[in-house]
Amino acid sequence: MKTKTSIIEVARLAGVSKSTVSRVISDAGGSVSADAESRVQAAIRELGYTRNSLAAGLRSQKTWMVLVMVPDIANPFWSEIARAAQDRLEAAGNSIVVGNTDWDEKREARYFDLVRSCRFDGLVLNSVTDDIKMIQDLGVPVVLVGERAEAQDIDTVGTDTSTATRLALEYLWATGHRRIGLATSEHGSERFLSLRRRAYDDFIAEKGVAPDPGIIFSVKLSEEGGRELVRELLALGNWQDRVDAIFCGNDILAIAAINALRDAGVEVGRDISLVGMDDIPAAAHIFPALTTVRKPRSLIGGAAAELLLARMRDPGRPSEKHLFPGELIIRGSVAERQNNT
Amino acid sequence: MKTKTSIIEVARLAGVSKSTVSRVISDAGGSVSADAESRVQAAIRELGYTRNSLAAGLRSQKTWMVLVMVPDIANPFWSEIARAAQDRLEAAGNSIVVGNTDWDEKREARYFDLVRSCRFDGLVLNSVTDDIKMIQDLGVPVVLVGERAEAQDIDTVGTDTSTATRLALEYLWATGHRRIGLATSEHGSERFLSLRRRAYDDFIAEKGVAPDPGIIFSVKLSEEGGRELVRELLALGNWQDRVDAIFCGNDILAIAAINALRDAGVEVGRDISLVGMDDIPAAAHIFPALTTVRKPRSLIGGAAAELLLARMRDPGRPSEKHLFPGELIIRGSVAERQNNT
DNA sequence: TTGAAAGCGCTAACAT
DNA sequence: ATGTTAGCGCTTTCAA
Repeated sequence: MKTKTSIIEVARLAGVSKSTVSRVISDAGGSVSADAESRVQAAIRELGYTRNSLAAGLRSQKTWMVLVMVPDIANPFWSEIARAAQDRLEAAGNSIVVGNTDWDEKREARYFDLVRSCRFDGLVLNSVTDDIKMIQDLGVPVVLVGERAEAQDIDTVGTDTSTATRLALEYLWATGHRRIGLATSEHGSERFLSLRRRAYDDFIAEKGVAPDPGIIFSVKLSEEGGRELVRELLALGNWQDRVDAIFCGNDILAIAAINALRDAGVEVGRDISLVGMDDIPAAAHIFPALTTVRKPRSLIGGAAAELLLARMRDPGRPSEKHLFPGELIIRGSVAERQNNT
Repeated sequence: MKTKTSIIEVARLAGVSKSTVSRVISDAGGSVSADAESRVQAAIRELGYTRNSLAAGLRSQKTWMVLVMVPDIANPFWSEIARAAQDRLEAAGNSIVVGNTDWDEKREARYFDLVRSCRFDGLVLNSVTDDIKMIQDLGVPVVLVGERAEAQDIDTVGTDTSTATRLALEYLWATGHRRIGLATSEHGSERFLSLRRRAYDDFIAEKGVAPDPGIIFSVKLSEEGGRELVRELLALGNWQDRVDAIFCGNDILAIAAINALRDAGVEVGRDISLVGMDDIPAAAHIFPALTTVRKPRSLIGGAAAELLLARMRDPGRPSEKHLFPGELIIRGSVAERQNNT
């Protein structure tokens, strides 16, 4: 493998020293005369020189790279957060790449190794693991996306899931539903579940409804989970007497459920009401269009970027938590029912 | 900034030389006695050492990192290709990160700079730019995803768009459609258009149908394009006499068109037939579900990875092109018509 | 099997 | 404003 040209050749051709070349190519802004600068630039062009960022990073301890780790790159929810963060972070001079963990701790661990090995200046992530200590020990500024109540000393940005859940539940209540079920996950992202579940339990208690464990479905927040939800629902037998609405933990789940229900001859928005969470693009396209609680993806991504930049500037600053409110998006998956309960 | 522990401290603690430590931590497999190895491992654990991959890469010219560049990370079509490539590439010991160009040449150029500056061992991309020469001059093995007829000397994997287009057209013909229109883009991705358009022209000629330029719509392959298609279609006035089906350049376009048509009171699958291309998840969720030509995303991503690995092994090997056939997925957006033409 | 020495290409600190 | 000198932390000869 032929080695590329280095600043030495550039320096020689321009008739200056390595340092001068370095001053020209680095943004640090060391003082260089206009004359020297132009000769260096000319030499760079002539030789087709490109700086070796490995060497630069090794010396300067700055890579100007930020890693955004998401659990599912194919889910628009995550990819749009990544994109929003990218905008802000690039504007600050960094290059952004995204790592896809696929909800897999092993894969996530690989990315952590990358971070530990000095390749990135910062990290924005929604982690699969619950080991906050390990994340803090990564040795670079980190911002968590999502709600991690237990992550006290680490910058976090996310949606106020409890309030968002409540928003959905209150809307179902207001439209006359009295037997409201819940579909959410206990596996993988325990932290989210507990918040949705807790909000649900509180709500049910507050309204004075007798809880029905049979209409609390624990399924994955995925298409497969949506199909399983429907399977379990229909297996209830007399389900129409027990459930008139279900709050689904996310849109992917809800959308898959809508489709599976249609296949089973159940019409969502009439026979049963469904509310999702996230407001991914497909929520607007499906029929019936999904009523859901929108999470402000751009705001979340942007805020995560902002927090990261602040921490990179001042590693000692106190940690912050930003929780954005969700927004109810009313579409066609919820029926209007009479109810005088 | 306190500097992390280096192999020097590890060597000292283990009572061996730097070289021995290096042999242990690098996979190169230099010979080390079992005794030395275990002492080094113990020292590594005790000190919490992690190797600085910048330094390693600088010296060895290997980063074990591969960049996958996609034009739109929020489009499941691309993210699934990236994911498939990731599986294969990680299995070969590389770490994968993805870069999102957002169809923006400037952003793409930034990623190219990253590549040129020695950060990656290889690159899988769907490029925005048409400058193949520049891509070849990047200095690392590259595999292109998508069809680039002009890219002679570069590994490419994609779908056989001509045949895929034909598949859609033949199906429309077989279901009795005789006034088949085309909606595809002339801007941005000229290379794709020409293939779809050429296949369309050939097909029309072959069937002996008089071409009607008024039903060839040039719109972007985006949601906006779908809405514009419908606008232009309805502006035709007597459109029902001129068009009974439209082949859309991709699913995003087709899905947006379905929605816009519904808003205009036109029922797809009855008043007009639509076929898409790609088979993104939303194609199955929309109502009516979209009949489309599926591109084998996993195969494409996997083959791209395979090609890249082969080229990294042997940079001198002749370049290959893999074109996968599309698969017709019949759903509900095409009407059955009587026709004896 | 191991160690010593020489860099990889760059930036930082200190000259001048 | 510029050059000189040391490294950054690792891998790679080359010897032993």
